[in-house]
Amino acid sequence: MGSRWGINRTVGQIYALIFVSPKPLNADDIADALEFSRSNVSIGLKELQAWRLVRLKHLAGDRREYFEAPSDVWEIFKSLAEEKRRREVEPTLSMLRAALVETPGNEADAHAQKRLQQMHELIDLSSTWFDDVQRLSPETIARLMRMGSSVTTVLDMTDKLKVVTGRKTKTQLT
Amino acid sequence: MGSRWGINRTVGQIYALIFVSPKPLNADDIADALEFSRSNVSIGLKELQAWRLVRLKHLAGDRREYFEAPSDVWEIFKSLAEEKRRREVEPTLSMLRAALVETPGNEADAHAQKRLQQMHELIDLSSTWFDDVQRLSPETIARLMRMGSSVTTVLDMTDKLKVVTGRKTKTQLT
DNA sequence: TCGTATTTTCAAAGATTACTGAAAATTCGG
DNA sequence: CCGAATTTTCAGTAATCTTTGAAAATACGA
Repeated sequence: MGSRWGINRTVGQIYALIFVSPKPLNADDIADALEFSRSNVSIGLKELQAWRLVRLKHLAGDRREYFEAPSDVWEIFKSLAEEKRRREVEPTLSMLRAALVETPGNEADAHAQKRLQQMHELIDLSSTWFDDVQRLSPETIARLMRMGSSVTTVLDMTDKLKVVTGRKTKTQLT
Repeated sequence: MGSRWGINRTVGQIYALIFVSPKPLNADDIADALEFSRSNVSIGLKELQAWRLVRLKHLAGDRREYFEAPSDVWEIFKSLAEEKRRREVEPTLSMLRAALVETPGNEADAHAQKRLQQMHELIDLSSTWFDDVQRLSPETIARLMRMGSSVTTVLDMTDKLKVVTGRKTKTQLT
């Protein structure tokens, strides 16, 4: 299923198992359930920890390490997005910026730079936006999402209000 | 760079070349520039067409097929998102739904279903939202994005307005 | 319709990535 | 500090994914 979120099949399976499990699991439980080698599970768990998709939990009277997934699905989504941003989006933006400071040698280069510039703007804007939204409470996000495109109604409304009150809002920066 | 958007390295390189090129390119141009075999380019172009990331353009007096990328970066973003949804998100949702109609055989199954249910809700909500937003004009989207988290101010405002006017808005469904 | 220019297909080779078992390293109670 | 329990590492193998060249298919002007 989610093998396209940057984690591979095996890691995905391990995560899914932890995600649906009612209680924390240790590495042997997982190797046993999925019939993977112990070492494979070890690597997978390390990766999931790097993505902050599972939490380590020590159980009293047991030396083994148990893992569980955060119970809030929004949190999962955020972790994924945040890591993806750190690992892929930021490096991409850096590369684009590096390309943009070069002096174009010819017509074609100049055109290429313009295109890269547009791409940079789009990615930068989206990721900044996401960063902002991520800080909202899950309920607020859910509410905004359920509004869907009707947020525009609200936008129109602010436009009208601005005219009436003369108040400056961030919206006017547009 | 973008090898994590579901397209592989080669295809990405081909796309990048078309993207920055000031004029449409044919398959030989590309094979030549990137030093890929002609057949590799052919496969790559087919894939890019399936993703609707490049457009076929016939040039007068030349039988060969020329390709170009849409000039609007938003359009590119939309195509990617749309295809990704069709190929990955929808199948995932179907699988989740299939799992949700099963009758849980035991305690653990029941718990697993609850988790899958949460996951389904999240994915469904996000993709419906995206679908909605996608229909807005690029300018409106850009405007919303630049507002970032300050949309909440606007949300609060509607809350107050509702009280005053007694009008029912979609927001109240929350 | 023929012949040539162009594109597509496909089996095999090549490259990359994932998985395993064995051995090494770590951890922690006693 | 010792030793058993547990985790990690790693070299070799297996599986998967990419790329290629040659041949087949297609498109099109004459």
